Amino acid sequence: PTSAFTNAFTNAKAGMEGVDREMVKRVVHDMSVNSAHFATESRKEAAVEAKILAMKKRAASIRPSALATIKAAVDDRVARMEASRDLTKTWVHVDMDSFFASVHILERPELRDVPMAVGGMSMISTANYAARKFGVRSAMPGFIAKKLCPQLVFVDSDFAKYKHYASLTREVFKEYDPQFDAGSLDEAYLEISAYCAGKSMTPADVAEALRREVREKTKLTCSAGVAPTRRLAKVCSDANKPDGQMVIEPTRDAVAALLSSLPVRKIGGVGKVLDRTLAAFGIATCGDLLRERALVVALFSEVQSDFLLGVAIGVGGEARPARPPGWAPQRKSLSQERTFAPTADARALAAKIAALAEEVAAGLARENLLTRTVTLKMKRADFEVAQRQTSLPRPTNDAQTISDAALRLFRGEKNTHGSLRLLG
Amino acid sequence: PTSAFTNAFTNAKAGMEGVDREMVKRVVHDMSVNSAHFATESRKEAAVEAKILAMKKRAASIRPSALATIKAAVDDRVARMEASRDLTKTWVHVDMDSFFASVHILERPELRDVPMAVGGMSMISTANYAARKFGVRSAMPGFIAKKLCPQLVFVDSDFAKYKHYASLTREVFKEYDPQFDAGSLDEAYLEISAYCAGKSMTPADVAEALRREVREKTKLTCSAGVAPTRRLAKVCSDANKPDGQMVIEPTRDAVAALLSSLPVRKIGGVGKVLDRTLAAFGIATCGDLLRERALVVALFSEVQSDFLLGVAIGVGGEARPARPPGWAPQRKSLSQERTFAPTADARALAAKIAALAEEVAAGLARENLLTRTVTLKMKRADFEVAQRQTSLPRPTNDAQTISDAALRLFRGEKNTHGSLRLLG
DNA sequence: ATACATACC
DNA sequence: TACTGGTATGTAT
DNA sequence: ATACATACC
DNA sequence: TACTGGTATGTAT
Repeated sequence: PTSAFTNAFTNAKAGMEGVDREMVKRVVHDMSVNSAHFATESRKEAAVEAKILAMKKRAASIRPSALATIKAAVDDRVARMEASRDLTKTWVHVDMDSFFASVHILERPELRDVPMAVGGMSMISTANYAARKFGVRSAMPGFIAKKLCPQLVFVDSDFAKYKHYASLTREVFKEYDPQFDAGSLDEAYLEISAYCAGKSMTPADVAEALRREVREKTKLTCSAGVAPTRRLAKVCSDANKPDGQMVIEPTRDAVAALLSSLPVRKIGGVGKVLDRTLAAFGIATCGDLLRERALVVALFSEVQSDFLLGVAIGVGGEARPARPPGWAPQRKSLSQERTFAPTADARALAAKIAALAEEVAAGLARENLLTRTVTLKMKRADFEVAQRQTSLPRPTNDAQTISDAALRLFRGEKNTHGSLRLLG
Repeated sequence: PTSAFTNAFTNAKAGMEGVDREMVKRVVHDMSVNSAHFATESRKEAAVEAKILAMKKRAASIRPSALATIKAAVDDRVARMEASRDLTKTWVHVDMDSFFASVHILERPELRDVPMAVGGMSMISTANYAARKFGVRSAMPGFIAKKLCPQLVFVDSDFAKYKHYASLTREVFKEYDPQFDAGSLDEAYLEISAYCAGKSMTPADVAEALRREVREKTKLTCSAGVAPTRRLAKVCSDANKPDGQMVIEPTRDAVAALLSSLPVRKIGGVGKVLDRTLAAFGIATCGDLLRERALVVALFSEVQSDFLLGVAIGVGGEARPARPPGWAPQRKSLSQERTFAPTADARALAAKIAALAEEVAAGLARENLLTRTVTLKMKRADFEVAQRQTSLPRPTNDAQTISDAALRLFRGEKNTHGSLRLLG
């Protein structure tokens, strides 16, 4: 179970080409192996392995005849999906290159060529390309990054700045697709078929123009992927990073050719666990996924197998999500959490809960929202996470009410929790 | 809220053509109006009306622009459903004519021409056509039926007999489709496209032949519906009852023509409540449903609107449910319930629970099954139903274990239940 | 998982 | 006098 | 509804 | 010394 964990930071990634992956793996392992965090991760991995083992058992018990029946049904479904495949939309996924780091470099150009990371000793959110040469990358704890690269410079994150530059990029995106969809600060999906037709330009040229304009307006580079679906566009934007782009022609064959050897892990939504689960059944690429489609449908839930089938044939995410005009993104939750030095002092913990409740209440008030459910998240010193949730009799944004509810949940737990390192 | 209830037994139904519906309505109402049952039904109807009112409010708050967006998405979906529409399957729904009653008539021909019903003073399951002339019909309490038709003869049901005749019909069905699907004792779905091709016969001729053969082998008549989907076949089998059949040609236009004026209530799965709900939005026919498709998608859950959209365009239920060879129907629950003279005697009720648990355990043993959840159903003297459910630590078919679990649930309720009239 | 409603025969 | 019994499925929490 | 895991940036 | 914080979504019960 430990190999997956120590492998976490050695996966191929833009800017990591010359890295001595074995060395990185060893450093990460040595810096982690005696920590509580490592122990918890190992336990979680054991749980995943157990789940996979159960699936293997189930797979072994499926009669070949049953699998054949499923295969026929799946093939039918695939045929129908293919028949209604829509290749007329042109999606672009734009992804800023090491966004947070690049923003800081813009104002402090001397940071370009020294290894630099945004974040601190606990956690890094982005690293510049100079740092990546040492194996430093996002979501790596800073103290490990520092071990890999002693001269690494840390820069504090500055979200106000990132938002400013994000808004500049969005000004550009708007020209190409007024309804563009910004997932986060540093990326967006645009549907440019109308734009291409209006300007008589190829999608590749539009992507070039868009990236040029982003660079002019922000002095930042970005990468782009062009494809008939969002999912594939996202895969493509990652393919030629940084400052590059990739286009898949909108034909069934071009899509199939790309997918045949594409690692499933490259697909948005396929994370560490799903990747490992599929790997246990010999499925590493989307081509494997297509070949093993009957097994996939037999083993996974309908939601998952629908998703995986769509991945396998490159269908899904063609249509722009239907939204009434004037629609604004509807937030579904709002939270605050904080990590601190582990403590079992109930008074201190209660004070933290009250403070977090204040922040949440302020957030709700700011957005003119009310909540009916309050969730308390606790992470123990050993990284064990527990959540407790309760429904309020009526919607509120009152800090006192929220705090009281959370404290009630907290007291209900008193017995079990040793010391806590996080509350949310 | 009372009109729907008193209308329950006056809907158009085979054999009810000459009936004085106003008279029937009055009798049913007069016989019911002072009962606890009527009170509960009225309360339930009020709840439905409230739900409808809430939906109306929601409907009123939908902006026309939002509705237009939904409509565009729905039209897209409908187009895709139409594009992948499968008209190559030929489904037959065979439905025995007043099955239980006809079986008794077979052995006692004198019952043919006197009004007769299977069941008793509490409840009737089927009536012969002589009885239907008086407004007597299935699911009507016997004492009301007797009021409508004082000379009505009651016959006790005899499931062994029904099963015997059902097996004879199934011998016939098997010839036309070895994989036929028997929903209940008196009906089945057959997919006869292969049979038609093999014999170079039209579907109508095959249906005639099948009905002739059923009549020869059982001396019972049945009706049949032929259509490209199960859903439509079922509608058709009801259209020319008794001893008749109806065929929809497998073309988009023929289906659309049938649907345009077909009451939604004729569709399997659309019951009293959904019918009334749709009626509240001016939707009475499948044609209405198609016209109001955007509203339907806006108001109903995804499961419901998927179903209703399929109903509206006549798509759904083309494919034979995919089952591995050797598949046997998997039962999902097994239950016993009994109605008795209302009592609050805890001892007597506990004894009934133990007895029911014995029956259930025997049933589980007979089918080699184990259960992990035990549900106790209680109906109070005022017809109020409550269910309590619990999970067992491990699967069992032991009567004592099941009984203990049910009694635990029963005791947990002791406070509230007045006297009970049913346990299950 | 639990509670209850809807639907069909 | 008197409104079932059995199973599956949907919805809400 | 409740509890928890997965995924993404 | 040191493995985040915020949101959405899926799964199981």
